[in-house]
Amino acid sequence: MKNRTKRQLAIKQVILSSRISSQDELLRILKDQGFELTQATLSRDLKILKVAKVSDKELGYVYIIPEGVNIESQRENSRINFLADGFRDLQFSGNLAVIRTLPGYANSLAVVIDKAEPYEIIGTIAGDDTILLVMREGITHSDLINSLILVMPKLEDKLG
Amino acid sequence: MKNRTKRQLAIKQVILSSRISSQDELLRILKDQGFELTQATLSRDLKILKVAKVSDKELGYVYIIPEGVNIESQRENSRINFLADGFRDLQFSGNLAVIRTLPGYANSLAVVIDKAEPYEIIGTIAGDDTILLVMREGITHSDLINSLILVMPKLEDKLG
DNA sequence: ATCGAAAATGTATATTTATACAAAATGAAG
DNA sequence: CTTCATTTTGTATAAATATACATTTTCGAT
Repeated sequence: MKNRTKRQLAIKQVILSSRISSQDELLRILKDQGFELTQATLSRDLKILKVAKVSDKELGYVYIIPEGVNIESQRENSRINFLADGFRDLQFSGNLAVIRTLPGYANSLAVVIDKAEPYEIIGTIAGDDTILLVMREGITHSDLINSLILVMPKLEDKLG
Repeated sequence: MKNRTKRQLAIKQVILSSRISSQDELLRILKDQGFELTQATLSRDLKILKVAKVSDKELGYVYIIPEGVNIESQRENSRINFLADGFRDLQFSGNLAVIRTLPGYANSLAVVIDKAEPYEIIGTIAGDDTILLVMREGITHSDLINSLILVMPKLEDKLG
């Protein structure tokens, strides 16, 4: 949902930009940003986002989003970054979104999107340089953009 | 101390080679290897080694070492394991073997097989979700299966 | 061999996180 | 508007992990 996707994006941004050492601390920050949630919901969000807790000399522990294992493999991670380079544009028509890519990129990029199984997308069809995304009803264009950025943060440069 | 150093080395090796999802599980493995320690000591060791706990689709959570020595080997191992997930089936026709994969996996999986240069295979051709393997003359189907398992142990689940 | 300091570890429990179950919210269909 | 299914979230607590405090072990000095 809109709020959930937004919240998870915010969580990611806080963790990437601050040194957070407990869920309570992160919870307070999110509440300061206007989100309403409990520790249980935050715990689920951290699980979905594959946030890890690791020890730190100064703070005892910090939360990180590990590179290289964030999407199960280093190749996968660099592949996603590589694929983001092949992204050209995103256009909407009703509840359909069309991503155009450089030739040859569409299929692999579509696989990455599929694998993430974003709630916002109910179907994906890929050609050589075009991806058709079928959006779930009720999802706004912003919602979709946010979810694509969650799957592939490097797209934020092109979609933000 | 000597024992402590040995134990921490063993912990690292277990985490790099296995998918461990709780301190209790890791504790049992270490005890099986002859170490004597409690959960409290293990927790301290994990803190020192900067081991992180991150969510995982299959196991709920796994322990990883997000930075440090041998990171390339860890990445390589997880890459190969990831590709094994894309393996669908293996069929034979005479001295040809056809591996079918999930879409987009074939090329990468073929690269891994190529790189291993198994004696049993004289040629590899990859499409999007299909790999054609040309077997050397005199090689049985079992021989090929064994060599693929050597290249990618995780395939044993699917071929064994 | 003895002693004392430091390091390592165990015990017990505090703290933190994860989740079972229930409730609320949301959206589609009629 | 109502109903129903699904998703999301809260509550309560189970489970997991971290650590305060005490004990044991180790090591160096004498």
